[in-house]
Amino acid sequence: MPETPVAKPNRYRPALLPQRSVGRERVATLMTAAAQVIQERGFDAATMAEIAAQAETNIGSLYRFFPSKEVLGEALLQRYSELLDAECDEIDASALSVSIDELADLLVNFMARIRDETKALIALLDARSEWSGMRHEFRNQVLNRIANTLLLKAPRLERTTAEDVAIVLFYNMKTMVRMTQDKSAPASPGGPGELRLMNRIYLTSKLAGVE
Amino acid sequence: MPETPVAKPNRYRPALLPQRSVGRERVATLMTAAAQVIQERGFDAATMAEIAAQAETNIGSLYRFFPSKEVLGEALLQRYSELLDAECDEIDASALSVSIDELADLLVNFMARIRDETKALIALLDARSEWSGMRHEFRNQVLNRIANTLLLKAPRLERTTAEDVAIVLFYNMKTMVRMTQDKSAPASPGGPGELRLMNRIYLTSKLAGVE
Amino acid sequence: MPETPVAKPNRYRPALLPQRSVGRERVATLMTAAAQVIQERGFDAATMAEIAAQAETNIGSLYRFFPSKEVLGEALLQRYSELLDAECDEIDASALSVSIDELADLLVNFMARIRDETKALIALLDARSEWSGMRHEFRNQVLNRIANTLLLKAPRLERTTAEDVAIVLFYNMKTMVRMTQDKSAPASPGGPGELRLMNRIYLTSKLAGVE
Amino acid sequence: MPETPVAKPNRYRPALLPQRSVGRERVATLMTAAAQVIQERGFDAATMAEIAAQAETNIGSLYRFFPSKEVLGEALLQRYSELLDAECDEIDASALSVSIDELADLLVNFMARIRDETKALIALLDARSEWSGMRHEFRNQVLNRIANTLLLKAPRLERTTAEDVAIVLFYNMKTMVRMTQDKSAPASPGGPGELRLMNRIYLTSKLAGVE
DNA sequence: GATGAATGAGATTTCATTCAT
DNA sequence: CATGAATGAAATCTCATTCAT
Repeated sequence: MPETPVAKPNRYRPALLPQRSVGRERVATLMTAAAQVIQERGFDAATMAEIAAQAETNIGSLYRFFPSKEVLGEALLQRYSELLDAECDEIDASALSVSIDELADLLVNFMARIRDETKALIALLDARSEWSGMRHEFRNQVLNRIANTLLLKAPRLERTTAEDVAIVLFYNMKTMVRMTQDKSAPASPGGPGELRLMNRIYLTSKLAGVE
Repeated sequence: MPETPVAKPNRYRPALLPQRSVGRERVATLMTAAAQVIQERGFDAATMAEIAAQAETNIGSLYRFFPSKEVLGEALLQRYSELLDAECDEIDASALSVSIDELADLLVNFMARIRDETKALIALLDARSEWSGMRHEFRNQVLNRIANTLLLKAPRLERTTAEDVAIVLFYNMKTMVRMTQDKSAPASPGGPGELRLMNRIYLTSKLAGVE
Repeated sequence: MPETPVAKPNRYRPALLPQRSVGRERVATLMTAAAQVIQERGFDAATMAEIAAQAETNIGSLYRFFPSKEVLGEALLQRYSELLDAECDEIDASALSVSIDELADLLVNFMARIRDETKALIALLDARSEWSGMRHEFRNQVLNRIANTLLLKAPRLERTTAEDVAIVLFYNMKTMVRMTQDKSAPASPGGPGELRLMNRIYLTSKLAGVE
Repeated sequence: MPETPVAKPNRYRPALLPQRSVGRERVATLMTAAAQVIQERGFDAATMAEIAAQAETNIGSLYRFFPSKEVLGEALLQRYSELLDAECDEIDASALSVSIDELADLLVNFMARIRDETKALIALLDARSEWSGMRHEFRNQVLNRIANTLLLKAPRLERTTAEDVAIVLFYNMKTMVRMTQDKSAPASPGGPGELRLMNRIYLTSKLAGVE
């Protein structure tokens, strides 16, 4: 399929932040709709028209709030960023009081907990279009937070090691999402359980003794 | 990018087999070019025009041998299927004589060993376009072979367990490819090492004692 | 011309109904343009680009309202279907009060009366592309109406006979259109008159006495 | 569907008339194959490649004998012209000895008698591509012969009337072919019989009394 | 001379984006 | 400001014709 249509490049204009509550609702509706469509089709295949239709509005309105598809993608990523940040806060809060195995589970289910939209997030992260480095920022943010959580739990861990481990955990999170949410992905009933198991064993091997 | 290209799809026409040496060369060139472009852009974003250009020929020649993008994808998958099968044979041959850790490494480097084009394979497997059942076949074939290898090494393992483990290993393989070949993927110098480590620990935990 | 165009066909998308007056005008313009081009070139040879050009718009607008060439064809057929139905009503209304010869003339001029676009209709009916059953439906509808008209005029006619006669009359109608509207068709000044004559004689032979 | 591809215009070169019998056979095979394909698909939709395949040769050989599709079409028309001429000769031979009804039947079955390829002829005559006036020539030839036959049977008929009648008869012939050979054309069991009947009545009305 | 490959214009269709009402 | 229409580049795919072996 064609990489991407055409359309003139749009002048720079950030996502409109509506001041009135009607507007804020509208934006929320649009973003939810966008997440749903992107989830189903992937970012590139999702069309602005379908997103508007899903939000039961029209394309003109969509463009009023999000002056380009790219901006829409960034806005979504921004939202996920906040959600994930909150998640991280929660995990951090309990990091010391839970066992390593429990922490491992918390982490591997991390993304999967943001239900219904996680696949959209993955789709966003996997999108081919190279936007404004936002994806990198997002990833780095998550990686950083995971590394910090690890250091919280195991203060004697080296920072660089924590970062390496964080990367592996990050991929495990993505794998978990794919396994559980992508219908066409290879899966078996025992798959997620095994993944969780692997994740526990691995995390234990890294953290036990340096707590 | 638009999910669907355009233009009425081709009525059924089989892939034309080249009958002259120049044709065989062209087919080889085209497949290499396709792998390169798909590697860079992903299957959906790769355009037939760019593939032809990369092969330094024109689109007509591309379509002579591959009557549709789908057929081209399948041909590539077919090729990888054969390469992977050979890889599996080799692994199976040494499965009993190597340690579990070594086996784990063999497996996790499995795909990465098919040099230069593995990311194209991943891109193919991740493509959104839903062609025939070929992708599923391919995945099942690989999963099956991995499970068999595990059973070879650990005959007392339950078949269903072997299959669950195979899935996790399969995802680990894909992760390894992404980590090492995707420039935009999150990576750190220590990432692949950690992944390999996790894979070893996990496999050992599953196989030790049931060998 | 190639039987099949190219480009992946559209997933199901209904014909978009114009919601503004400017849209309705555009649709009307497009249909007229389509009829003109199809008239000149035939359905298969008519290109969407030329139709758009003829309507003095661009191809995107054409596709906004008619998501495929096939849908465009069906929309035209639908329109002719309605026009012909109205024609049939008129003929039926006068069937009893006119002579058989006059009825014969009414029938043979049937299509030709839908001025300016009849040849497009013929082209549509003759198109090689095999879309849905719409063409068959259309033909059956017309045949059925003609048969009914005959039975109205000659109630003692057998239904099956009426249907056979209707077919011959239908072909005569098409012949009349070709003769009078196709510049490249064989024609002579006296041709249409002779055709009308034959049609009268034939109809009289079938209806006289069973009225 | 696209009107017709592309391809550079070919320099003028008539159909190669092969001198050796091998060549003559080849040409015959090619023409038969062409007729079959054109019959099925119509002239424009018939591709040179499929014609070659049908003839179990390759496109290069096809072009050796017929330097363009147009030339191939003309060659076919030429062949039909000869066949029809022979048919006309036969009809003329018996014109005086048969009844008008019988003559009418001979004429209306005229084309249908050149079995298996008649539809190809019609397809040729209906082709959109405007070649070298050959189609006109062909039609005029047939029309002329029919008119002559009529004058043979009815010497007191006016020449212009004969020509007008010939046109109607010509269309009836085409209708007969369509009715009997086009699967998608409207037809009923009684259709051809009715057509034959109409043709008889009409011809009788024109010829009786001026024989 | 037979054969397969090369060429490339052009057809259909999609969809991001802009604009007018 | 909401809404639908307009725009047009680009993607997939076909096929007449020419060429090289």
